[in-house]
Amino acid sequence: MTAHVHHSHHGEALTDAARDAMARSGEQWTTMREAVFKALASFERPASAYDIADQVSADQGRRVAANSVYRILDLFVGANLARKVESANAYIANDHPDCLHDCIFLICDSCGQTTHIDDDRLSGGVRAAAKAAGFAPERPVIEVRGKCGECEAQ
Amino acid sequence: MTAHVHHSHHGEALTDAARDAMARSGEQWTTMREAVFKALASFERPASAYDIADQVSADQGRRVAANSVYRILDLFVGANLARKVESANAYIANDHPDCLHDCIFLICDSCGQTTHIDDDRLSGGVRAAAKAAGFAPERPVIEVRGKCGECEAQ
DNA sequence: AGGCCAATGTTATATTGTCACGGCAGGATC
DNA sequence: GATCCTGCCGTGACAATATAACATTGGCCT
Repeated sequence: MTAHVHHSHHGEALTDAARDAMARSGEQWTTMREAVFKALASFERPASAYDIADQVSADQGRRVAANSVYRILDLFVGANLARKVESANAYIANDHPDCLHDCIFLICDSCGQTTHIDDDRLSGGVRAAAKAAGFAPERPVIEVRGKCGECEAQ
Repeated sequence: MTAHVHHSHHGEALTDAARDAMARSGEQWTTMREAVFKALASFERPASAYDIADQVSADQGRRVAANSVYRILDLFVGANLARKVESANAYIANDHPDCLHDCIFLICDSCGQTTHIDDDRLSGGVRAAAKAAGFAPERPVIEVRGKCGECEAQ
């Protein structure tokens, strides 16, 4: 970890931070967006758009289609409220939407639990290596598949 | 780049190296597998299983289904002949199947051109950071989306 | 009211990925 | 040679992920 101080939010505070971040991006905070965000945040692990659609559908007692969820997830990713976990084709809420990082995700292949670490020295190194190869980095994707501590212990 | 000497192969030599690597993995080298490998290697950029199926179908004048291609691609990935580019849902031939690396892929969002670099110091750092977080890393996924030199120049 | 615009709903379709089963060829065994 | 494995591949069905096109709603402005 860097010495950087993170502001990780949970529960209501996280929703508030998300609404603020959307406002800063000039996007509206609608009831649908709030529902999608809360559903996303309610998963402990990366959730697919369809998982979220099912959750929101259940919460609201009506059918919400996946493509509505995709639209909103795209906004969230753009506003740094959510990240896509590429190796899982799934999304995860960003619990500190206030600061911009190249996140490093640790995804357990046994239980799906996903945590993330922010190490700007490492991600900076990846960006620098790309630049050194004549490439203009825009979005590093750094994910590690493996076993979380709990699963490894067993 | 590390000081490590790579053996990158091309054309026939690459196919030979692939066959050898499969043999070392205890897997057979069939005409179908050769066809899939050659199709995969013929693409300059990551190819989906369906791209490859189409290519092989065209080459052989008969329909080859994608699921057959998936089976073979899985074997290739297991034998280090090919890699999956997670952020593109596509595969790319490994031009030095002889040595094991955590590859770093540079994928151009404009033209799709994909190159890779091997930097064991960087990938080792990612593995070390995961371990430090109590996680047992098995397969780091390090990819950088951005613009290649040519596209950036324009 | 009427018009406009963003958000969402609806339907359809494309793309990617998995599963189950059966046939077939080659080698081992009798 | 006949039989039995075993690995490879073909095939069809289906599940999961993702996008596109168009309709509808509801707020807001004039």
